[in-house]
Amino acid sequence: MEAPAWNKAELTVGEMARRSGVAVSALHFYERQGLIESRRTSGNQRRYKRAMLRRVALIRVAQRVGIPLSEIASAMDNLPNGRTPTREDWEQLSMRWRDELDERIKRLQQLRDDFTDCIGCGCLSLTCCALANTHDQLGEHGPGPRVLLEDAEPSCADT
Amino acid sequence: MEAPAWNKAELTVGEMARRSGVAVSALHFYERQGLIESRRTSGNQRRYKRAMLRRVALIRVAQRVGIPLSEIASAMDNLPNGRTPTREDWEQLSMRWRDELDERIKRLQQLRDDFTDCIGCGCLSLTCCALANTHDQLGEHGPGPRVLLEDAEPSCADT
DNA sequence: TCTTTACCTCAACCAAAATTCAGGTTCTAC
DNA sequence: GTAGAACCTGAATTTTGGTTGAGGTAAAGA
Repeated sequence: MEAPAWNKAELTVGEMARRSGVAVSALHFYERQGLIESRRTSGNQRRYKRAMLRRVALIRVAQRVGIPLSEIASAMDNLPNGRTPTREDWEQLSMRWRDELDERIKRLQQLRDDFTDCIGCGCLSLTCCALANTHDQLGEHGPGPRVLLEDAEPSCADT
Repeated sequence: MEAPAWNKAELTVGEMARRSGVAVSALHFYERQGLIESRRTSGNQRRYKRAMLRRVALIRVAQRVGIPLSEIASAMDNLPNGRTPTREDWEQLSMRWRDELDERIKRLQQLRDDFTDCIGCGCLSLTCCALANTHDQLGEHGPGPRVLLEDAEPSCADT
């Protein structure tokens, strides 16, 4: 009888997909992007070391934090001591990403506070409403507003 | 002498762009998506009511919260009392979006807590690590992991 | 009037993160 | 030994939120 999946030394791409919750096509994609690696069997099929499973987990976590794949890749590339990520390496990455996450949370909280302030006023004035006036150029996707208001409005009520 | 920009009844697209901080091309785009409207002059140029300025502001704010344009559009379409958004309408939307924002913040905070817990352990086990096991299927972009772990790993240390 | 700036449309393109599809190979099981 | 599942590659397609460019019209100022 064959060893149970959790005990195999190597995993097929399908097993990786099932166990990581990531589609096979995504695993192919990650490999093309250099995020994970595999050896090939004589029949050209992928075989993954179990460690790759953890790596995929880390990738998904980083993505949830909002790190783009390219950054994840370069973070992984910059792992010290030649390519075999130790537990300390994971910790380093985790701490860095947690800090980024903290930043994101802070920005969103600021935004929410502005919302709360604004709801009573409802003005959304481009010149006096904190909500409309982006303190932070987060630029989550695409180049955001340029904020180049030249002529000011006379008052909040005018808007 | 012409009236100052802040006092005009209607704005050209360029004025809208300058005052809202959004590129002209983006305004065109929003209009194609049905997010804003304009009348046309005899020469086929856009003229916006001042209210559109506030609307653009609301769009940008909603985007910062993470609401996709399509949802913003449908929220605007569903405004009650026939298409002229009152201050109450804005408040309604603001409150809804603030709630969504709250949700997002909570999810991120949960994630950060998991990070903090995990950094000491560093395991990222797919079965026992809170970090790797996505509580929330946030699906921020693209269809996320399916989370369909069939065969369990025996222990955390095994991963 | 003439020049410059602003505006128009339509089409093509960009980036990220994948998915889907076509056409073919390899394993596994009965 | 053959069916069917799983795998392979490469190219095309998807979605979101726009930008860029070409080719042409409109309006404003000296």
